[in-house]
Amino acid sequence: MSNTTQLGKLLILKLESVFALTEEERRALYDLPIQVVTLKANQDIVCIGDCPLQSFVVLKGFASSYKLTPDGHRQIMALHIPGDIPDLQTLYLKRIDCSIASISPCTVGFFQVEDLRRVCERYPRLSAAFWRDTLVGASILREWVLNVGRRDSYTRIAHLLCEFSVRLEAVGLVESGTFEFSITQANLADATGLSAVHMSRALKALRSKGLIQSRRMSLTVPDLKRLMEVGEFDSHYLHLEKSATARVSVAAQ
Amino acid sequence: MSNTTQLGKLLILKLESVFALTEEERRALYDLPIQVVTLKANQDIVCIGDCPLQSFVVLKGFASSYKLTPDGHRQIMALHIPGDIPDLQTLYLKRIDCSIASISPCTVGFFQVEDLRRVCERYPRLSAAFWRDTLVGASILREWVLNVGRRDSYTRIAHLLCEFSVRLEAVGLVESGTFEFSITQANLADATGLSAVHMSRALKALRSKGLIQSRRMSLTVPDLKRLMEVGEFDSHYLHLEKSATARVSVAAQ
DNA sequence: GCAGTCGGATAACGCAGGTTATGAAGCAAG
DNA sequence: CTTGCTTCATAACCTGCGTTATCCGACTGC
Repeated sequence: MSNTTQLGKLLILKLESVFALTEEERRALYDLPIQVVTLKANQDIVCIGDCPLQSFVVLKGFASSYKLTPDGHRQIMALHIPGDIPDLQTLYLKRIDCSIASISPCTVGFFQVEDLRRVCERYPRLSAAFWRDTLVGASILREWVLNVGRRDSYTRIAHLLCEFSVRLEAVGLVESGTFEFSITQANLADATGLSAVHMSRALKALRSKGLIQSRRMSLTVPDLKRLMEVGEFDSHYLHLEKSATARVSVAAQ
Repeated sequence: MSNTTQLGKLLILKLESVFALTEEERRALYDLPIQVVTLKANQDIVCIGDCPLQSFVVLKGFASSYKLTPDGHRQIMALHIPGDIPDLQTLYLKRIDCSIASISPCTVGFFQVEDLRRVCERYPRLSAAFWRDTLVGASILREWVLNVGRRDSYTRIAHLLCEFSVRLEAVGLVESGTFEFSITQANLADATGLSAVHMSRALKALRSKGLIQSRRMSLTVPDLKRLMEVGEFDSHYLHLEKSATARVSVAAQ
């Protein structure tokens, strides 16, 4: 599989889960020239304040958007999985307002923002699809505010794991409850606004209740429904369509 | 001033702070039929799970997006000020993922989502402007996650007040450090993920250090720069343009 | 006028989760 | 095999903030 079609496949998989693309639109995405780069864990991809001319899509592994407080505390405000374009905002905002880093070994595909902008101008339905994507991103952020602001640590972590699991499932990266989970407890702590020590404590509690099983680089959720109850998780905010089957109508959306 | 031009004025003020609109584009916004409604404080405007055909713009007063946990705790994830369209997402997401309520007496203007969708299809630059707006909203949400996740109460509240002040200033609602502030401490607590009691304590501390002065329904920040230092506030994430003067270039954005 | 309601202040007490420290297991590089 | 680094686990201790409760003043409606 060529690099180009790798990009195309992921993006199209995601966009078509909402509505069907025409052959021409699909072509336009496939033809976006991209440059594939492999990264180790915990490497910055873009930094807060940058005004990049490139943007990127996650192809493999995980990335995070984060900010630091002056005293060095870190908060992760989004986890990015394969198929995500973490800095889509670059399309209309010059300056990046948070840093983005790999949090596991991962490969990303860079493309010129200008190229994507051209595609969006040419194909309004693609533009709409990407816009929809940023709206879903905002919805996820709202849920994160609730998660960090009002749920206790146990519930909070369960919720995060549910979200992660459901989003991975949507792009076909979960096999009978098990998925790659090469994310350190320190990163999970930064994603939930907790300390690493307490993350360790809480994960132990989740483990001992049989809600999760963690092996080396993978995590399995034996009973997602139960974890969802613990995590007060309701997937509506992810705005996933009922079926993964491509749908025809766009206007109805 | 007619209701229609009220809507137009606010929206155009906001959009033109980023780039100049053509006469035709301005017309299209002015001509959006709207229905003006006056609300008391703490009234729901849309509820989580709704699939509204209408959307609205805040004309006067303040609104909030919020969610509840099963045990009744409330988290506000966004404060909306005049000129904001809190549920712009309705344009591309069928189902609303959070409730939106007035948090002060306020007046809002309802319009048909279908009408706005048509305007966006017809005028791609307006579409881009609104898209940009949702991106800024997402950026504000990211900062909220940081605020709630990693800052202590004192800093956190100072940051919130800075954001509020700067955003109000951008739409001309601040007069020499003073602005309308008809928001209860309970609502502020819900916005910061704190308890109302602690909000009271922390506001007292801010008052006693001379960082804020609260009168009846208004708040004044005598030295915004100092409050910004306390709140670790850096306005970049608001993506306000340097000058309020309309700019010509859109492509460059 | 009075009653009822709401917002705010403050005090007393408790606990969830932060901090610091230490040790062990896994892994990479030499 | 050894050194060094990273991740994770766990214990001891501490504190920022939540909870509950009470009181007061302002406003609204009658």
